[in-house]
Amino acid sequence: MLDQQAPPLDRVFQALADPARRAMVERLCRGPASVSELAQPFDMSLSAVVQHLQVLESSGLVRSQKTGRVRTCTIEPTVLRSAEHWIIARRTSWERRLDRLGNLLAETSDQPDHGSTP
Amino acid sequence: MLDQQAPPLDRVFQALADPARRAMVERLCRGPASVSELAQPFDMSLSAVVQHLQVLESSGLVRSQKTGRVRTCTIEPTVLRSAEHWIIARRTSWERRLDRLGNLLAETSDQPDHGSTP
DNA sequence: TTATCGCTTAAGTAATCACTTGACTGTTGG
DNA sequence: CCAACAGTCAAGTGATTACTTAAGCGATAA
Repeated sequence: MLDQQAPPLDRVFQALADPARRAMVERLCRGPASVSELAQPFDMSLSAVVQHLQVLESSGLVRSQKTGRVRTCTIEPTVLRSAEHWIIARRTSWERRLDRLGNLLAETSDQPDHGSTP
Repeated sequence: MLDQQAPPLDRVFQALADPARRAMVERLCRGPASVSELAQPFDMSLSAVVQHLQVLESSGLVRSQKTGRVRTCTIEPTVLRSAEHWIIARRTSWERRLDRLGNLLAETSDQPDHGSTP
């Protein structure tokens, strides 16, 4: 499967890269579900679904517990949030840069000669 | 490489699943860079870096143009934002559910009998 | 009790991934 | 001009991915 030692973000983004797994996450965001409930929308074997579920669990995005013969799955929103945070950090980094460029442009057009006056 | 026909989100999350590619995105959020500037922090062949760059480009996260012998790369923030939006949509879905549960709990403990009043 | 349900495990396969090396093509400073 | 530079292309390799089928196993409803 997926390297258990890999940094969390690797595993989270890898998990989200598959449409079936994203669909399962979407489903679980609306509430817990059993394995076969999760499998129901898909045109693949139960085994394949369970393997996707293992990827989701190993990324931490999903947790599950077995009661009787039924395994119930739930999302772990904090992990989804860690991915969100990484993206937001990139966006702010990029926006800061835009601001700097904007300021620089405004400065040089308002006062074409500013810092070097003796 | 990566399936060009795959839905954008697949390719975006797949691209972000690799630490080297995330590092390149981080670098590019602070400003444009040439291929060899991007390669400099890494202990891998230039060829490997270019291949990572191709994954990033095919996801739409990065654009590049060649001037003379230098290829200059920039991020495409809108694509990063599409990933952010997907995650935020999940979070709000999950939070709405929490709210419903909270309301239900408060309702049933405040007024054990509410909706059936004529 | 037993047949069915709800998974679980194992093994196999074709495709994709993340690299590598090496040979090559334009570009440009001296 | 021409050597070093910046990047490109092709092919090969071993690991991982996304499945499949098939067999098994512990609950549980009739």
